[in-house]
Amino acid sequence: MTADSSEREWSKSEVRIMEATHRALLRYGYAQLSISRIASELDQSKASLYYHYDSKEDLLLSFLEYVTDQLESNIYTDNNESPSQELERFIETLLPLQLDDDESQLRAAMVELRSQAVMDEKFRKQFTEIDDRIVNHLERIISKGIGEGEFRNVDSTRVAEHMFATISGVMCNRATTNRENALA
Amino acid sequence: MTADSSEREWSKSEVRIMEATHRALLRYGYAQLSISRIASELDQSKASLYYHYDSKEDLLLSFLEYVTDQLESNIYTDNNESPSQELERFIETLLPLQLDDDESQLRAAMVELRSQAVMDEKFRKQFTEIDDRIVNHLERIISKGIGEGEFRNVDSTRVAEHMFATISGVMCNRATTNRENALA
DNA sequence: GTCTATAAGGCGATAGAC
DNA sequence: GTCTATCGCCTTATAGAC
Repeated sequence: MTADSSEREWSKSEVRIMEATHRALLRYGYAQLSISRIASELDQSKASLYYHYDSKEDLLLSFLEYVTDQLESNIYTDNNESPSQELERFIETLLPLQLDDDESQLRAAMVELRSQAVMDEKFRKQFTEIDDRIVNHLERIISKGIGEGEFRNVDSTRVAEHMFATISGVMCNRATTNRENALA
Repeated sequence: MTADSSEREWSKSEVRIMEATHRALLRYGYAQLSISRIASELDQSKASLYYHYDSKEDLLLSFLEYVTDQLESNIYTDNNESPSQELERFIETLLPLQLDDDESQLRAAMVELRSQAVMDEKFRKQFTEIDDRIVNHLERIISKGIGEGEFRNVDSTRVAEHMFATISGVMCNRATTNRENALA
């Protein structure tokens, strides 16, 4: 199922490093994330990280792939739901209503990570891919809903694009302001 | 006009520093923005910056105020437009269709700056205020449009909040992906 | 594969002269 | 108000032993 595209193998030591990166990110945030801190979460030396990865950027790009893979595997567990249920569940995955502490911290960290995409072309490429997949998935659900007569006959591409922009905005605002939002 | 709240005095040397910060931000992006680089855009020494500001954070918070003030003065030049014209112009201000190079770079830099709000409470407070003002302005336009019978009778708060989320999302996506968006 | 030790450099910030 | 010089810290990354 879902052998969509970039699913890749994660060796045991890679996973350990990715999880250490995850913990360090939650603990210190992106701006304070350093190789030293990742290494100390891993209980190993900095040098050993450079055995596995060429550079910090390299490690972080891997981490981005890792998180993307986890998102994908959370998303594509199709049951036999109706399109509107599927849509609702998908949005709930992206924007959990109840903010489990670690989960909301991870979303926040992803917003920080995303800001790297402004100046770093490799990051931007990765985020472009992530976003494309999300929009495509939205569009698929909407088209299905239209086909089954559950949704009005709208331009599914435009609606998916619009929904995604709104979702991104809420994610960003949750992470960077003290304001509160409703959904729908 | 618009003596709304935080408009404050900007001395000549403050303005010079803010403009140097602006240039440094466009040139290097937030992650690579340092006191040294701002100083060299200013053609002065680092130490002189510390005469004017206590710390880097202090300087950047001032810069954020500076940019906010500029946004406000761009926004509140009311003509006698209809609400829908006003709305359109306001959105065009936030999300210029044609991406003047420096302008779009500044938007991008603001996205980077915003990501600081994830971990820094002072930044978050500042962005919360900015966003509140934008939403309030949107709401005012919508309410006026409803009063004049130009818009449908909707919940102006909710609609303003929704529109703002969408706008934020587009800003963020423009800055961090290579994807393209339409508007409406 | 992991370690210790260290190189090389940028950073924020300060001291003290002018 | 601006300068030069410098402190102390932390960073990414590497060398070389085990």
